[in-house]
Amino acid sequence: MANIPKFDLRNATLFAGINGCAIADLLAVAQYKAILYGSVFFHEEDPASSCHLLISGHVKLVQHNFDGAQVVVRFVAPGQMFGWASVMGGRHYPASAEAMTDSVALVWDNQTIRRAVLAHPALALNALGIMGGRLREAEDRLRELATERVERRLARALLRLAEQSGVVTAEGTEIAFPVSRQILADTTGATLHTISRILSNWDQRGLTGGGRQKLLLLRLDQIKDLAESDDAAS
Amino acid sequence: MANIPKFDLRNATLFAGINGCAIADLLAVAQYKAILYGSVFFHEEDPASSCHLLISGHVKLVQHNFDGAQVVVRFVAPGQMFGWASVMGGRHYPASAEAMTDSVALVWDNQTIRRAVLAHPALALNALGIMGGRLREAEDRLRELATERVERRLARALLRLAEQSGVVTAEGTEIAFPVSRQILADTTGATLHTISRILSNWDQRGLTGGGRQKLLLLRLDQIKDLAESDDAAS
DNA sequence: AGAGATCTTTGCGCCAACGCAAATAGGAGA
DNA sequence: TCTCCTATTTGCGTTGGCGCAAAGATCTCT
Repeated sequence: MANIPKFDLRNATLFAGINGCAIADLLAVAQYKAILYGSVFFHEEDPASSCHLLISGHVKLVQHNFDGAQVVVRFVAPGQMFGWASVMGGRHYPASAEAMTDSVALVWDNQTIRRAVLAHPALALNALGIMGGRLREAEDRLRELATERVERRLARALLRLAEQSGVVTAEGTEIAFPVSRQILADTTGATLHTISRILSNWDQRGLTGGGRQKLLLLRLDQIKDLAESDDAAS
Repeated sequence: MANIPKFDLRNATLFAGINGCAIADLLAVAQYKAILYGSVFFHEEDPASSCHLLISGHVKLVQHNFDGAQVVVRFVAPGQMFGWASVMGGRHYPASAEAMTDSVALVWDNQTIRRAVLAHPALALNALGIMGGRLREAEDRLRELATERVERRLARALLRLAEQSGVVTAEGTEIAFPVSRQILADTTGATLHTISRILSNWDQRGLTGGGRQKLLLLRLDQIKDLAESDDAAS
């Protein structure tokens, strides 16, 4: 695991508007945890004992169906918290947190984080704000899944990825971690095959590009059209 | 609007473990809002200005698609908060809150609730716990919508309804508010027709009963089977 | 009791997306 | 460079569930 650019913690949403001393207090009691590509911070159904803040790398939160199907609940970018919802009352993590690139996270245990919230109520407000955002996003995806068809769901998923983890290059916007068709299928609630079909079509139309495990968004404007209005032509 | 049984606020999850004085403080600054069946506490896209706690009645939170489709995000039972996620950071309500029976709620405005959280950090912990639960439920439903088919989703929806708002009678478990096929469709991400087909089948098999706008669950055990294992026979 | 409105059931055709299967392509390691 | 392994593409048959449509049911209001 080489030098990975580290996230400046003062920019984490959780710490917005919190005074430096309080942050320092929290950092002092945090544990660092570094894992390699493909390993996990925690498994679904592990007892939920800690709260994580991603410093570098990229993580996906996945739920597994009892008959094997996988669903990507969320992608985690540096600066974001994960695996904490359950710390506040749940007993198990609701999903597994798997690293899609080598990753480092700060980890606080249950008790510590509860004490910190009690000691710094502003932290609690921030946390509530973040949770609210998560909830809204989940509900939006619920609506999409219930009412929209695959092509549009995929367009939305790509736009979210671009916003959260897009790197603008000369060619277009590239997603900062390996993106397979399979994972896009797990994100949109579709099959590998359907996603592949749609993406090869988009590739031909020049909307997207990139090869194996690589996703390049060339025409964000047109992808936005697909995500919102009725598709013009196939 | 006749006499409706009022919920004892000390039993609200939000207030668990909070001392009586703090609760009294909060109640002192709360507004009561009563609305009739069919009207709304707030509309989707209204500026999110207040936080609600349902005292009596039943409310549904619905999101509307731009082409008319409706999705039920959540059913609210007495004692539960709603329309607050957005108060913590959002600008608009993410869904409309429509009364399914005459309903009464306590309402706090944005500033008040923020002050209360800052003054009583234990309240913040409770709130975080509740939000975490909501988030987990939303993520579970995401997984269901992505991987399960309508019949099973319906079974799960009915079980959730039974748990949250079921009234056990001599005949079976009855849902405490009017339940149309349409609203079940909006809850499961299916169409009215598909739901109707499934339910008439279940009615014939003796799993469910009840007529227009009325839902009676007769065989919870068998419904649970449908919700989990593979369906044995159609 | 009758009229109208709303909710529910049911039939039928259709299509988006799945599931299976087999071919192709790109990377990693020896 | 060759081999193995994993990712991707593409064809083809199948189907769950949608969409349209029309016929009952049940409730409400006059």
